[in-house]
Amino acid sequence: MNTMSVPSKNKSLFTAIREVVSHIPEGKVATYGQIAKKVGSNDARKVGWAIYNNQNPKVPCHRVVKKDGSVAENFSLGGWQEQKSRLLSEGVTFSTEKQVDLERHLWRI
DNA sequence: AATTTGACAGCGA
DNA sequence: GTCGCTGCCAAAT
Repeated sequence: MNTMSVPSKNKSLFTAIREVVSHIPEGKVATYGQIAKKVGSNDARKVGWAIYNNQNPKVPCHRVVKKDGSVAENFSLGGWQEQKSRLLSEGVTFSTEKQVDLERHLWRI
């Protein structure tokens, strides 16, 4: 009966998104759309937006990529290169210079 | 209270 | 394959 699939409406999307993102295992990545659905919103923008307006160090935002696996070009902490560097450190492989290999590292919710 | 913003996603030309 | 607009919707100012 625990409708855990649906986050508590008590929490703001901030909290919901932060939780979901922080639940991404190392070496895995999730797409904005995926997280968006997880939090109950079909708006992928708010996913990045939430982190963008918070920059929580506890949130592995570098594990969040676009649906194509491409990293966010407007990544705040130094650019997509910074994100890529972190992902590589976790064992994530890249299909292209800016795209993560979703076939191998897409996180399954 | 109203307006602006926003690290996307989807479709069309 | 690239470029551009639209849609969604909550938070920040």
